[in-house]
Amino acid sequence: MAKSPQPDTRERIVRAASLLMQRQGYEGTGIKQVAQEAKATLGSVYHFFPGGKQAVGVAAVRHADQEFAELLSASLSQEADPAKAVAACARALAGHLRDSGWVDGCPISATALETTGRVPEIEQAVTQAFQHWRDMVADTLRGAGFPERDAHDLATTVISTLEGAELTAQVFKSETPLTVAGEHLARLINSYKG
Amino acid sequence: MAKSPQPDTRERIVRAASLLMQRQGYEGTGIKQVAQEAKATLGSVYHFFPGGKQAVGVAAVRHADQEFAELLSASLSQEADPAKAVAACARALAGHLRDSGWVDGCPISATALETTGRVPEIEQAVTQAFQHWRDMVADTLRGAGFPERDAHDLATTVISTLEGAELTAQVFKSETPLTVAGEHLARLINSYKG
DNA sequence: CACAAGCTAGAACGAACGCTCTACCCAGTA
DNA sequence: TACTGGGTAGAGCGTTCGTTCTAGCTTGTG
Repeated sequence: MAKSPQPDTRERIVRAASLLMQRQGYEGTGIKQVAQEAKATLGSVYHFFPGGKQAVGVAAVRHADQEFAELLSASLSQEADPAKAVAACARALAGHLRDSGWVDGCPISATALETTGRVPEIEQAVTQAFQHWRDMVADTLRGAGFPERDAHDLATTVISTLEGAELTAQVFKSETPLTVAGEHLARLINSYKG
Repeated sequence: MAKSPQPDTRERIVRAASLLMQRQGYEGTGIKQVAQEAKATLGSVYHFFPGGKQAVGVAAVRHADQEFAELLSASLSQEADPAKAVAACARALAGHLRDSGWVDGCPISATALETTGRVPEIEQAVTQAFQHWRDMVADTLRGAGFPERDAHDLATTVISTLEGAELTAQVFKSETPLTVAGEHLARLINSYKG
Protein backbone atom coordinates (compact mmCIF):
# COMPACT_ATOMS: atom_id res chain seq x y z
CA MET A 1 0.00 0.00 0.00
CA ALA A 2 1.41 3.32 -1.04
CA LYS A 3 1.94 5.73 1.80
CA SER A 4 1.25 8.94 -0.07
CA PRO A 5 3.06 12.14 0.81
CA GLN A 6 -0.35 13.56 1.77
CA PRO A 7 -2.38 10.96 3.58
CA ASP A 8 -5.90 9.96 2.74
CA THR A 9 -6.39 11.29 -0.75
CA ARG A 10 -9.95 10.04 -0.87
CA GLU A 11 -10.84 12.01 2.24
CA ARG A 12 -9.35 15.19 0.79
CA ILE A 13 -11.37 14.75 -2.39
CA VAL A 14 -14.63 14.33 -0.48
CA ARG A 15 -13.98 17.34 1.73
CA ALA A 16 -13.08 19.54 -1.23
CA ALA A 17 -16.14 18.39 -3.18
CA SER A 18 -18.40 18.99 -0.22
CA LEU A 19 -17.10 22.50 0.32
CA LEU A 20 -17.23 23.48 -3.33
CA MET A 21 -20.72 22.09 -3.86
CA GLN A 22 -21.90 23.88 -0.75
CA ARG A 23 -20.79 27.17 -2.26
CA GLN A 24 -21.37 26.70 -5.98
CA GLY A 25 -23.84 23.86 -6.18
CA TYR A 26 -23.48 20.55 -7.95
CA GLU A 27 -23.64 21.80 -11.53
CA GLY A 28 -21.38 24.73 -10.78
CA THR A 29 -18.60 22.52 -9.47
CA GLY A 30 -16.25 20.78 -11.89
CA ILE A 31 -14.39 17.53 -11.29
CA LYS A 32 -11.13 19.16 -12.27
CA GLN A 33 -11.76 21.94 -9.79
CA VAL A 34 -12.39 19.38 -7.07
CA ALA A 35 -9.15 17.60 -7.93
CA GLN A 36 -7.19 20.84 -7.89
CA GLU A 37 -8.68 22.00 -4.60
CA ALA A 38 -8.04 18.61 -3.02
CA LYS A 39 -4.44 18.59 -4.27
CA ALA A 40 -5.19 15.38 -6.10
CA THR A 41 -5.08 14.48 -9.76
CA LEU A 42 -7.89 13.55 -12.07
CA GLY A 43 -6.55 10.01 -12.10
CA SER A 44 -6.94 9.77 -8.32
CA VAL A 45 -10.47 11.09 -8.40
CA TYR A 46 -11.58 8.50 -10.92
CA HIS A 47 -9.60 5.82 -9.11
CA PHE A 48 -11.55 6.36 -5.89
CA PHE A 49 -14.83 7.24 -7.60
CA PRO A 50 -15.28 5.08 -10.70
CA GLY A 51 -18.88 6.30 -10.74
CA GLY A 52 -17.64 9.74 -11.79
CA LYS A 53 -19.15 13.05 -10.75
CA GLN A 54 -22.36 11.52 -9.43
CA ALA A 55 -20.42 9.25 -7.09
CA VAL A 56 -18.35 12.20 -5.86
CA GLY A 57 -21.59 14.12 -5.31
CA VAL A 58 -23.12 11.31 -3.27
CA ALA A 59 -20.00 11.04 -1.10
CA ALA A 60 -19.96 14.81 -0.63
CA VAL A 61 -23.58 14.84 0.50
CA ARG A 62 -22.99 11.98 2.92
CA HIS A 63 -19.96 13.78 4.34
CA ALA A 64 -22.00 16.95 4.79
CA ASP A 65 -24.71 14.90 6.45
CA GLN A 66 -22.27 13.67 9.09
CA GLU A 67 -20.69 17.07 9.56
CA PHE A 68 -23.97 18.87 10.17
CA ALA A 69 -25.17 16.04 12.39
CA GLU A 70 -22.18 16.63 14.65
CA LEU A 71 -22.92 20.34 14.92
CA LEU A 72 -26.54 19.52 15.64
CA SER A 73 -25.62 16.94 18.23
CA ALA A 74 -23.26 19.33 19.98
CA SER A 75 -25.84 22.12 20.10
CA LEU A 76 -28.68 19.87 21.22
CA SER A 77 -26.77 18.21 24.03
CA GLN A 78 -25.33 21.34 25.60
CA GLU A 79 -28.75 22.53 26.76
CA ALA A 80 -31.18 20.42 28.76
CA ASP A 81 -34.18 22.44 27.60
CA PRO A 82 -34.85 21.52 23.94
CA ALA A 83 -36.29 24.96 23.20
CA LYS A 84 -33.08 26.62 24.35
CA ALA A 85 -31.05 24.00 22.51
CA VAL A 86 -32.73 24.77 19.18
CA ALA A 87 -32.18 28.50 19.67
CA ALA A 88 -28.52 27.82 20.49
CA CYS A 89 -28.24 25.77 17.34
CA ALA A 90 -29.59 28.64 15.25
CA ARG A 91 -27.07 31.00 16.83
CA ALA A 92 -24.26 28.57 16.10
CA LEU A 93 -25.28 28.39 12.46
CA ALA A 94 -25.48 32.16 12.26
CA GLY A 95 -21.97 32.57 13.66
CA HIS A 96 -20.57 29.99 11.33
CA LEU A 97 -22.25 31.63 8.35
CA ARG A 98 -20.96 35.09 9.26
CA ASP A 99 -17.42 33.82 9.83
CA SER A 100 -17.37 32.34 6.35
CA GLY A 101 -18.26 35.67 4.76
CA TRP A 102 -21.86 34.53 4.18
CA VAL A 103 -20.93 31.75 1.77
CA ASP A 104 -21.09 28.57 3.87
CA GLY A 105 -24.79 27.94 4.34
CA CYS A 106 -26.42 24.54 4.48
CA PRO A 107 -23.91 22.21 2.84
CA ILE A 108 -26.42 20.26 0.80
CA SER A 109 -29.36 22.49 -0.06
CA ALA A 110 -27.85 23.83 -3.28
CA THR A 111 -27.04 20.32 -4.47
CA ALA A 112 -30.47 19.13 -3.34
CA LEU A 113 -32.34 21.74 -5.34
CA GLU A 114 -30.34 21.23 -8.51
CA THR A 115 -30.63 17.48 -8.58
CA THR A 116 -34.16 16.71 -7.32
CA GLY A 117 -36.02 14.59 -9.78
CA ARG A 118 -33.00 14.30 -12.05
CA VAL A 119 -30.20 12.44 -10.25
CA PRO A 120 -31.76 9.67 -8.11
CA GLU A 121 -28.55 8.61 -6.36
CA ILE A 122 -27.93 12.10 -5.00
CA GLU A 123 -31.60 12.63 -4.28
CA GLN A 124 -31.52 9.58 -2.06
CA ALA A 125 -28.46 10.73 -0.14
CA VAL A 126 -30.11 14.10 0.43
CA THR A 127 -33.30 12.47 1.70
CA GLN A 128 -31.29 10.34 4.12
CA ALA A 129 -29.54 13.44 5.46
CA PHE A 130 -32.80 15.28 6.07
CA GLN A 131 -34.28 12.22 7.77
CA HIS A 132 -31.15 11.85 9.88
CA TRP A 133 -31.28 15.43 11.11
CA ARG A 134 -35.02 15.40 11.70
CA ASP A 135 -34.76 12.19 13.69
CA MET A 136 -32.02 13.67 15.85
CA VAL A 137 -34.27 16.60 16.76
CA ALA A 138 -37.28 14.32 17.23
CA ASP A 139 -35.30 12.07 19.57
CA THR A 140 -34.27 15.05 21.64
CA LEU A 141 -37.85 16.24 21.94
CA ARG A 142 -39.11 12.76 22.77
CA GLY A 143 -36.40 12.47 25.37
CA ALA A 144 -37.67 15.72 26.91
CA GLY A 145 -41.12 14.24 27.31
CA PHE A 146 -42.92 15.38 24.19
CA PRO A 147 -45.43 12.90 22.80
CA GLU A 148 -44.44 11.02 19.67
CA ARG A 149 -46.58 12.96 17.21
CA ASP A 150 -45.67 16.43 18.53
CA ALA A 151 -41.99 15.51 18.57
CA HIS A 152 -42.07 14.35 14.96
CA ASP A 153 -44.02 17.35 13.66
CA LEU A 154 -41.97 19.87 15.60
CA ALA A 155 -38.73 18.27 14.46
CA THR A 156 -39.83 18.55 10.85
CA THR A 157 -40.58 22.23 11.27
CA VAL A 158 -37.35 22.84 13.18
CA ILE A 159 -35.28 21.45 10.31
CA SER A 160 -37.38 23.27 7.71
CA THR A 161 -37.12 26.57 9.52
CA LEU A 162 -33.39 26.30 10.19
CA GLU A 163 -32.88 25.43 6.54
CA GLY A 164 -34.95 28.36 5.34
CA ALA A 165 -33.56 30.81 7.86
CA GLU A 166 -30.04 29.90 6.82
CA LEU A 167 -30.93 30.69 3.22
CA THR A 168 -32.56 33.96 4.25
CA ALA A 169 -29.59 34.92 6.41
CA GLN A 170 -27.28 34.18 3.50
CA VAL A 171 -29.35 36.30 1.13
CA PHE A 172 -29.50 39.25 3.52
CA LYS A 173 -25.94 38.72 4.76
CA SER A 174 -27.25 39.06 8.29
CA GLU A 175 -27.40 36.85 11.36
CA THR A 176 -30.81 38.20 12.32
CA PRO A 177 -33.06 35.86 10.32
CA LEU A 178 -31.38 32.86 11.97
CA THR A 179 -31.37 34.19 15.52
CA VAL A 180 -34.97 35.39 15.22
CA ALA A 181 -36.06 32.07 13.77
CA GLY A 182 -34.30 30.30 16.64
CA GLU A 183 -36.26 32.32 19.18
CA HIS A 184 -39.51 31.75 17.35
CA LEU A 185 -38.83 28.01 17.28
CA ALA A 186 -38.13 28.06 21.01
CA ARG A 187 -41.41 29.84 21.58
CA LEU A 188 -43.24 27.33 19.40
CA ILE A 189 -41.71 24.38 21.23
CA ASN A 190 -42.57 25.89 24.61
CA SER A 191 -46.16 26.34 23.49
CA TYR A 192 -46.42 22.54 23.28
CA LYS A 193 -44.86 21.97 26.66
CA GLY A 194 -47.61 22.90 29.09
CA MET B 1 -42.41 47.03 -35.08
CA ALA B 2 -42.32 43.45 -36.16
CA LYS B 3 -45.43 41.49 -35.26
CA SER B 4 -43.82 38.11 -34.71
CA PRO B 5 -45.71 34.89 -35.45
CA GLN B 6 -45.52 34.18 -31.72
CA PRO B 7 -46.01 37.36 -29.76
CA ASP B 8 -43.68 38.66 -27.11
CA THR B 9 -40.52 36.69 -27.64
CA ARG B 10 -38.85 38.40 -24.72
CA GLU B 11 -41.60 37.29 -22.39
CA ARG B 12 -41.33 33.70 -23.58
CA ILE B 13 -37.58 33.74 -22.96
CA VAL B 14 -37.98 35.04 -19.42
CA ARG B 15 -40.69 32.52 -18.57
CA ALA B 16 -38.66 29.62 -19.95
CA ALA B 17 -35.53 30.76 -18.13
CA SER B 18 -37.43 31.17 -14.89
CA LEU B 19 -38.95 27.70 -15.12
CA LEU B 20 -35.72 25.98 -16.07
CA MET B 21 -33.67 27.73 -13.41
CA GLN B 22 -36.31 26.86 -10.84
CA ARG B 23 -35.87 23.18 -11.66
CA GLN B 24 -32.18 22.90 -12.55
CA GLY B 25 -30.61 25.95 -11.01
CA TYR B 26 -28.64 28.69 -12.71
CA GLU B 27 -25.52 26.71 -13.56
CA GLY B 28 -27.52 23.72 -14.70
CA THR B 29 -29.48 25.75 -17.22
CA GLY B 30 -27.95 26.56 -20.59
CA ILE B 31 -28.73 29.55 -22.77
CA LYS B 32 -29.36 27.28 -25.74
CA GLN B 33 -31.76 25.23 -23.68
CA VAL B 34 -33.62 28.39 -22.70
CA ALA B 35 -33.84 29.45 -26.33
CA GLN B 36 -35.13 26.06 -27.39
CA GLU B 37 -37.71 25.86 -24.62
CA ALA B 38 -38.89 29.40 -25.37
CA LYS B 39 -39.12 28.59 -29.08
CA ALA B 40 -36.72 31.42 -29.76
CA THR B 41 -33.30 31.49 -31.36
CA LEU B 42 -29.96 32.29 -29.84
CA GLY B 43 -30.00 35.50 -31.82
CA SER B 44 -33.22 36.59 -30.16
CA VAL B 45 -31.94 35.81 -26.71
CA TYR B 46 -28.83 37.94 -27.18
CA HIS B 47 -30.87 40.63 -28.90
CA PHE B 48 -33.12 41.09 -25.86
CA PHE B 49 -30.40 40.35 -23.33
CA PRO B 50 -27.08 41.81 -24.49
CA GLY B 51 -25.83 41.13 -20.98
CA GLY B 52 -25.84 37.42 -21.73
CA LYS B 53 -26.68 34.68 -19.27
CA GLN B 54 -26.39 36.91 -16.22
CA ALA B 55 -28.96 39.32 -17.63
CA VAL B 56 -31.32 36.46 -18.42
CA GLY B 57 -30.83 35.21 -14.88
CA VAL B 58 -31.67 38.59 -13.38
CA ALA B 59 -34.82 38.86 -15.49
CA ALA B 60 -35.83 35.33 -14.54
CA VAL B 61 -35.42 36.08 -10.84
CA ARG B 62 -37.45 39.29 -11.15
CA HIS B 63 -40.17 37.43 -13.00
CA ALA B 64 -40.26 34.76 -10.30
CA ASP B 65 -40.40 37.51 -7.70
CA GLN B 66 -43.58 38.91 -9.25
CA GLU B 67 -45.13 35.51 -9.76
CA PHE B 68 -44.64 34.39 -6.18
CA ALA B 69 -45.80 37.78 -4.92
CA GLU B 70 -49.10 37.26 -6.71
CA LEU B 71 -49.60 33.86 -5.11
CA LEU B 72 -48.71 35.34 -1.76
CA SER B 73 -51.05 38.26 -2.24
CA ALA B 74 -53.93 36.00 -3.22
CA SER B 75 -53.41 33.73 -0.22
CA LEU B 76 -52.98 36.55 2.25
CA SER B 77 -56.05 38.49 1.15
CA GLN B 78 -58.50 35.60 1.10
CA GLU B 79 -58.39 35.23 4.86
CA ALA B 80 -58.94 38.05 7.32
CA ASP B 81 -57.00 36.29 10.07
CA PRO B 82 -53.29 36.49 9.18
CA ALA B 83 -52.56 33.21 10.98
CA LYS B 84 -55.10 31.39 8.85
CA ALA B 85 -53.84 33.21 5.78
CA VAL B 86 -50.27 31.97 6.27
CA ALA B 87 -51.48 28.41 6.77
CA ALA B 88 -53.56 28.71 3.60
CA CYS B 89 -50.50 29.95 1.76
CA ALA B 90 -48.51 26.91 2.88
CA ARG B 91 -51.28 24.60 1.66
CA ALA B 92 -51.37 26.38 -1.68
CA LEU B 93 -47.62 25.91 -2.09
CA ALA B 94 -47.93 22.25 -1.15
CA GLY B 95 -50.63 21.64 -3.74
CA HIS B 96 -48.67 23.42 -6.41
CA LEU B 97 -45.56 21.43 -5.59
CA ARG B 98 -47.40 18.11 -5.67
CA ASP B 99 -49.14 18.94 -8.95
CA SER B 100 -45.77 19.61 -10.56
CA GLY B 101 -44.46 16.18 -9.60
CA TRP B 102 -42.35 17.67 -6.79
CA VAL B 103 -40.13 19.68 -9.11
CA ASP B 104 -41.50 23.23 -8.91
CA GLY B 105 -40.38 24.47 -5.52
CA CYS B 106 -39.35 28.02 -4.74
CA PRO B 107 -38.52 29.55 -8.11
CA ILE B 108 -35.39 31.35 -6.98
CA SER B 109 -33.78 29.44 -4.13
CA ALA B 110 -31.64 27.22 -6.36
CA THR B 111 -30.36 30.23 -8.28
CA ALA B 112 -29.87 32.11 -5.03
CA LEU B 113 -27.70 29.43 -3.47
CA GLU B 114 -25.53 28.93 -6.53
CA THR B 115 -24.81 32.57 -7.16
CA THR B 116 -24.55 34.06 -3.69
CA GLY B 117 -21.26 35.84 -3.25
CA ARG B 118 -20.27 35.22 -6.86
CA VAL B 119 -22.72 37.02 -9.18
CA PRO B 120 -23.63 40.37 -7.62
CA GLU B 121 -26.33 41.31 -10.14
CA ILE B 122 -28.32 38.16 -9.46
CA GLU B 123 -27.62 38.35 -5.77
CA GLN B 124 -29.21 41.77 -5.70
CA ALA B 125 -32.33 40.63 -7.56
CA VAL B 126 -32.69 37.76 -5.11
CA THR B 127 -32.35 40.07 -2.13
CA GLN B 128 -35.03 42.34 -3.56
CA ALA B 129 -37.39 39.41 -4.00
CA PHE B 130 -36.94 38.26 -0.41
CA GLN B 131 -37.45 41.80 0.86
CA HIS B 132 -40.52 42.16 -1.30
CA TRP B 133 -42.13 38.99 0.03
CA ARG B 134 -41.19 39.70 3.63
CA ASP B 135 -42.63 43.20 3.40
CA MET B 136 -45.91 41.85 2.02
CA VAL B 137 -46.27 39.55 5.01
CA ALA B 138 -45.18 42.30 7.41
CA ASP B 139 -47.74 44.69 5.96
CA THR B 140 -50.47 42.11 6.40
CA LEU B 141 -49.51 41.58 10.03
CA ARG B 142 -49.25 45.29 10.70
CA GLY B 143 -52.65 45.72 9.10
CA ALA B 144 -54.03 43.14 11.52
CA GLY B 145 -52.82 45.16 14.47
CA PHE B 146 -49.45 43.63 15.24
CA PRO B 147 -46.84 46.09 16.49
CA GLU B 148 -44.10 47.06 14.06
CA ARG B 149 -41.33 44.98 15.55
CA ASP B 150 -43.36 41.80 15.96
CA ALA B 151 -44.72 42.14 12.43
CA HIS B 152 -41.24 42.48 10.96
CA ASP B 153 -39.73 39.60 12.91
CA LEU B 154 -42.67 37.29 12.32
CA ALA B 155 -42.68 38.11 8.61
CA THR B 156 -38.99 37.19 8.38
CA THR B 157 -39.63 33.84 10.02
CA VAL B 158 -42.72 33.20 7.91
CA ILE B 159 -40.72 33.60 4.71
CA SER B 160 -37.80 31.58 6.07
CA THR B 161 -40.03 28.76 7.22
CA LEU B 162 -42.06 28.63 4.02
CA GLU B 163 -38.82 28.58 2.06
CA GLY B 164 -37.35 25.79 4.15
CA ALA B 165 -40.55 23.77 4.32
CA GLU B 166 -40.85 23.91 0.56
CA LEU B 167 -37.35 22.49 0.26
CA THR B 168 -38.13 19.79 2.83
CA ALA B 169 -41.38 18.91 1.09
CA GLN B 170 -39.53 18.64 -2.18
CA VAL B 171 -36.89 16.39 -0.70
CA PHE B 172 -39.44 14.09 0.94
CA LYS B 173 -41.89 14.34 -1.95
CA SER B 174 -44.64 14.99 0.56
CA GLU B 175 -47.03 17.83 1.31
CA THR B 176 -46.77 17.23 5.04
CA PRO B 177 -43.71 19.39 5.85
CA LEU B 178 -45.43 22.38 4.27
CA THR B 179 -48.86 21.88 5.82
CA VAL B 180 -47.35 21.19 9.23
CA ALA B 181 -45.12 24.25 8.97
CA GLY B 182 -48.17 26.32 8.02
CA GLU B 183 -50.00 25.21 11.15
CA HIS B 184 -46.97 25.85 13.32
CA LEU B 185 -46.62 29.33 11.85
CA ALA B 186 -50.30 30.01 12.56
CA ARG B 187 -49.78 28.90 16.13
CA LEU B 188 -46.72 31.11 16.46
CA ILE B 189 -48.56 34.13 15.08
CA ASN B 190 -51.50 33.55 17.40
CA SER B 191 -49.15 33.40 20.36
CA TYR B 192 -48.30 37.06 19.68
CA LYS B 193 -51.90 38.11 19.35
CA GLY B 194 -53.15 38.09 22.92
C1' DC C 1 -40.07 52.18 -54.47
C1' DA C 2 -36.16 52.48 -51.20
C1' DC C 3 -34.63 52.32 -46.64
C1' DA C 4 -33.85 51.99 -41.80
C1' DA C 5 -35.09 49.41 -37.55
C1' DG C 6 -36.37 45.47 -35.03
C1' DC C 7 -35.97 40.92 -34.83
C1' DT C 8 -34.83 36.17 -36.39
C1' DA C 9 -31.57 32.64 -37.82
C1' DG C 10 -27.79 29.68 -37.01
C1' DA C 11 -22.78 28.77 -38.17
C1' DA C 12 -18.61 29.09 -35.80
C1' DC C 13 -15.19 30.26 -31.98
C1' DG C 14 -12.37 29.32 -27.91
C1' DA C 15 -12.87 27.51 -23.47
C1' DA C 16 -14.42 24.29 -20.29
C1' DC C 17 -16.90 20.17 -19.36
C1' DG C 18 -16.91 14.89 -17.82
C1' DC C 19 -14.46 11.10 -18.82
C1' DT C 20 -10.97 7.55 -20.78
C1' DC C 21 -6.68 6.02 -21.37
C1' DT C 22 -1.77 4.81 -21.04
C1' DA C 23 2.34 5.33 -18.56
C1' DC C 24 4.60 5.59 -14.42
C1' DC C 25 5.91 5.44 -9.42
C1' DC C 26 6.85 2.74 -5.46
C1' DA C 27 6.17 -0.29 -1.28
C1' DG C 28 5.56 -5.34 -0.28
C1' DT C 29 6.43 -10.07 -1.42
C1' DA C 30 8.94 -14.03 -3.05
C1' DT D 1 16.18 -9.72 -8.41
C1' DA D 2 11.62 -9.66 -10.57
C1' DC D 3 6.94 -9.11 -10.05
C1' DT D 4 2.47 -7.28 -8.44
C1' DG D 5 -0.98 -3.86 -7.63
C1' DG D 6 -2.78 0.33 -5.41
C1' DG D 7 -2.21 4.88 -6.39
C1' DT D 8 -0.49 9.05 -9.15
C1' DA D 9 0.01 11.77 -13.31
C1' DG D 10 -1.84 14.21 -17.13
C1' DA D 11 -2.57 14.20 -22.33
C1' DG D 12 -6.38 13.96 -25.06
C1' DC D 13 -11.20 12.37 -26.46
C1' DG D 14 -15.87 14.08 -27.86
C1' DT D 15 -19.24 17.20 -26.32
C1' DT D 16 -21.30 21.22 -24.69
C1' DC D 17 -20.76 25.72 -22.83
C1' DG D 18 -21.44 31.07 -23.39
C1' DT D 19 -20.70 34.17 -26.76
C1' DT D 20 -19.91 36.55 -31.28
C1' DC D 21 -20.85 37.42 -35.79
C1' DT D 22 -22.84 38.00 -40.35
C1' DA D 23 -26.84 37.48 -43.10
C1' DG D 24 -31.60 37.75 -43.89
C1' DC D 25 -36.41 38.56 -42.94
C1' DT D 26 -40.36 41.62 -41.91
C1' DT D 27 -42.69 45.89 -41.13
C1' DG D 28 -43.63 50.93 -40.92
C1' DT D 29 -42.24 55.21 -42.91
C1' DG D 30 -40.51 58.63 -46.54
